[in-house]
Amino acid sequence: MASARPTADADVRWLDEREQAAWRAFITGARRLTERLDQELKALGLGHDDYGVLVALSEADGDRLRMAELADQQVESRSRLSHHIGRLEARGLVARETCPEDRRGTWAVLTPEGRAMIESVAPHHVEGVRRHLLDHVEPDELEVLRRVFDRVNGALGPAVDACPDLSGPPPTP
Amino acid sequence: MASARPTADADVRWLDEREQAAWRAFITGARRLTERLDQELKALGLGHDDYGVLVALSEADGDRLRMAELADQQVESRSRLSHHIGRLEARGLVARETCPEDRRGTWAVLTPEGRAMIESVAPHHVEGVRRHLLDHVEPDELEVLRRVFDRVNGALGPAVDACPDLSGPPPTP
DNA sequence: CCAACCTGATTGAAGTGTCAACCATTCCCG
DNA sequence: CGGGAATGGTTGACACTTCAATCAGGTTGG
Repeated sequence: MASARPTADADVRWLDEREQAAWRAFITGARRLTERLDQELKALGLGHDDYGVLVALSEADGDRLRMAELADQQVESRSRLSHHIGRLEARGLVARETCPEDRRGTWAVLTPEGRAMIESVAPHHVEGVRRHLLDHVEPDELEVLRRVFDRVNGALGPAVDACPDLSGPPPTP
Repeated sequence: MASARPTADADVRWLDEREQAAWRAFITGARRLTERLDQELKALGLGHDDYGVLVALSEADGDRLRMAELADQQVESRSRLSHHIGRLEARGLVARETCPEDRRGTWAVLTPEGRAMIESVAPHHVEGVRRHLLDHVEPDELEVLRRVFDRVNGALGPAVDACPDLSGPPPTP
C-alpha cells in the first residue's frame, strides 16, 4: 500500500548501532525534556508554546510581530497560531492590530499584562533549562549542539506552512 | 500571581550568548525535525507516534508490551496511550489482550497487519532520519549527541505519569 | 480597468491530547 | 481474613491541533 519512492528495500541503509543509539537518545531526550519544561511552565500559568510566543514578541521591535513571521519562528502552522493568539488575546496577554500598510496583515502585540507575565515566569524557566539541560552539558558539547542543529535547521530549508510537495527537495536543487 | 519558588530575580543566572544560541538552535531544530519526519510518515499512513508504538511492539518479546511500559518508553501519558492504542486497534494494527497473571493488566500486541505496515514504512523513515539529521552530523558529533542526551535522560529521572510533586527533585535526593 | 490570481489570515468541524474521576484487581498489614 | 491503600488501565468532558474551506485585500497582465 505505501510505496512512495520505490526504495528497493534491499538497498536500505539501516542505522548502525551508534546511529541508532544516538537517534533514540535524542528523540526521547527531546521529548522528555520539553515535556518536563512544559509541566513546570504550566504550574506558573503558561504552556511552553505560550512562553515562546510571548518571548518572541517581547524581543521584537515595538513588541509586535506579523502572524506569518511569528508562526515560522515558533514552528506553528498559521492556523494553529491563529487559534493560539486567540486564546492569549482572550487572556489579555496579547492584542491583535490590523496593519495599515497591508490591510490583509495582522500584528500580534504584547500587552503590558503579557510583559508582566513573561517577566515573572522567565527566571523560573531559564532555571529549568539549566537544571534539566545545560547543567549536564560541557562547553565544548554545547558548541557541538549549536553547530549540529544550525546545520539541521539550514538543511530543512526555509519554513513552509502548507508543504504540499515532499518529493522535490528544496535544500539541494 | 505566579511565584512558586521565590527566585530573587536579581540572582537569576540568565543564559549567556553561547547558551542562548545552542538552546534555541536545539529547540527549534528538534521541533522542525520531528515536524518534517511526521509529515513524511503521514504521507505513508502513520503518524510519528504511531510509528514509535509499532516499532516498540515489533522489537518486544512476543510482539507485545504492557500498557504502562509502552507508555514510559514512548513518553506518552497512560491516558493518551489508551486512546492511542484504541485508534490503532480500530485500524487493526494492534490488538489488546488482558494479561492472565495480573488481571488488571493489558498487553498491546502487534497484529500481522501492524507488522506489515511497519515493514513497509520503516525503510522510508530511516531514509528520512538520514536525510534530515544523520547526513549533517559527523561521527564524533554523533557520539556527543548520544552522550549528552543519555545524561539528560538520566537526570530527568525515571518516567512518571502523573507527576504531582515538582518541588521534590527525585534525581538528587 | 477588471478579471484571474496571489497572499495573509481566519473559521468550523473533525481528530487528538489532557485532566480528573473512575473501576477493577492486587498488595499489605493488623 | 478483611479493609485500606496501591497499581493498572479506562473513560468522558473539555482543551487544543489539524485540515480543508473561506474571506478580504493586494498584484498582475491583457
